[in-house]
Amino acid sequence: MLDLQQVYNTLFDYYGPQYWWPADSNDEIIIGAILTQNTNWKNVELAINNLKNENSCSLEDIKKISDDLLSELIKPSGFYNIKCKRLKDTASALCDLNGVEFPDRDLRNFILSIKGIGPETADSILLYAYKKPFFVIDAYTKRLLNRLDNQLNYHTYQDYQNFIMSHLEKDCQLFNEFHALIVVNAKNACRVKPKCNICPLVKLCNFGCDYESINSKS
DNA sequence: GGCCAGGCGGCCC
DNA sequence: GGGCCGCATGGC
Repeated sequence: MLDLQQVYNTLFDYYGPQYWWPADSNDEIIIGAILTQNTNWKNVELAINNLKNENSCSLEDIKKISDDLLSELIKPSGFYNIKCKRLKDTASALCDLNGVEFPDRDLRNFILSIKGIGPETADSILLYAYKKPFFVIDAYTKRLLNRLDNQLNYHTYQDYQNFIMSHLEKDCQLFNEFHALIVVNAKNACRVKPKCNICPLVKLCNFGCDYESINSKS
């Protein structure tokens, strides 16, 4: 039986705290969450630096600047026309909230109702900017879970999220750190082409590649 | 020079 | 509900 708390403890002991999300403000987290959709984080950094150089890295700034300038500044992150619209729509919707408090579920549904904000982007915003305990499911998380337990047969985003959230304390700091550690480990070891010989989770994982045989070859 | 990245919505069936 | 497509740049 997969013990998620043990998985977390192992990752934390190995990599240490990750201090996520990498950003200077909550608005920058929200902007980064949209810009990183299907995009390498390095490219997002180039776009965010452009916004900062124009003093335009807040939601109020995003509302004010022209579509043409915004598209130009975020160009390095790719999909810049569609992301320009998504940033504008999101800035407008979230600024309108103006500090009004909702139950967490209602806030999530509101954010999800913004066109261009799907479940992963919404949960990234909720967890890292609004400090609400929703676990972020991304491609890395799905890959890790499927490898850790090859009996899992989950398909939808909600399948994965329900599984994780029903097996852990609903704690923002835990969700924050765990997701960050999953990403770091996915880039380091649990890649598309896995490097199980350097993975701290290898003894907890029933992925098809055999740890002993990999070790003996290296 | 090809492949891919921390998704999403619009289609189609 | 699932599968495919367009959206685009820069790093490797």
